[in-house]
Amino acid sequence: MTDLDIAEVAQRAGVPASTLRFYEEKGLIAPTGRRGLRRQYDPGVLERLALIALGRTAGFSLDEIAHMVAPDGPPRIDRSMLADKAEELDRRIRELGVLRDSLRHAAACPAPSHIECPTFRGLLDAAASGSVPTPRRRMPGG
Amino acid sequence: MTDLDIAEVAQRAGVPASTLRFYEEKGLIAPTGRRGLRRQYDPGVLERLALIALGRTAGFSLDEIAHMVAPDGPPRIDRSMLADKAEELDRRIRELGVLRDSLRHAAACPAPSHIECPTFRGLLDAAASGSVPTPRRRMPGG
DNA sequence: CCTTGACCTCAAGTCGACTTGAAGTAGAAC
DNA sequence: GTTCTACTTCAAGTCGACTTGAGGTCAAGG
Repeated sequence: MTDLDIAEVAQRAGVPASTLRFYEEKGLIAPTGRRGLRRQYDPGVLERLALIALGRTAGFSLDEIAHMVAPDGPPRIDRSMLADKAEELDRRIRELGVLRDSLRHAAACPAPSHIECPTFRGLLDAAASGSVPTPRRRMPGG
Repeated sequence: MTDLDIAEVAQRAGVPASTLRFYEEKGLIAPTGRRGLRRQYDPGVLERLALIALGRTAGFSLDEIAHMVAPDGPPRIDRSMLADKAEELDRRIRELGVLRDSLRHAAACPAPSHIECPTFRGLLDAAASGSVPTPRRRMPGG
């Protein structure tokens, strides 16, 4: 068997073993079996873990990911869900772009105090009016 | 006095009153005084709240913001800190851009399963290698 | 055979930013 | 003067994704 020890999976996937147990509890991954008490993993779990990591960085919650990546069988990922997430990312990217530019301006702005800088004030107004949303839940892009 | 009631501040700032009390406890804002038990606020608190909101969307923690926005006196914001945050945002924006494009491709990709799509596999490898970081702490951009 | 130490389980803790709930108070309308 | 109700305090709860700690097990090396 080329089955992997939990420590090896952890090391190769770049996550602590505790995370692997946690993911198992959540139904995201599963060992092929046990040797004594110890979990043995098929190397394919690494790909699954990569997929999970990818889902996380795209802003999916573990619960959402659990729906796409059942521990048995191949991942089934709804393409429209991907498209939706891409849209969401795109919106967030544009917001962040505005924010970045404004921060840059404020950093370089010669006004004695930021409060007196028109750009900064514009930002404040935008923030106050809610057009630049504050991150509530963990989203890719806050 | 044109002082404001907590309810009015809450409504105008678009946050619940509980948040205002919480911010006060954190040293982010302060009422000018009390009428009976009730907090009275200077209208300037709205600007301060806008600044706090802005800081949050830029990815600063409340503790960081507390350092910039002392409840007394004008905000003192380090320009290099702004520049650093802008840089950080910029990096995150680029990462998210790659991710968005890849998601779009995967959504449109004709490969029967995502696992067989080269672009998707490329993403997986990137996620696995850590070049597309998973949001650990709440960052603007995850 | 015995020790070692990596693994195991399960419950509880952490972190940040708030929210919620119970119990109390006081300004204002009647 | 009574009632109404928006406010008050303080402690505890929530959410997501894990981590940590105590106490137990067992395969492998000496």
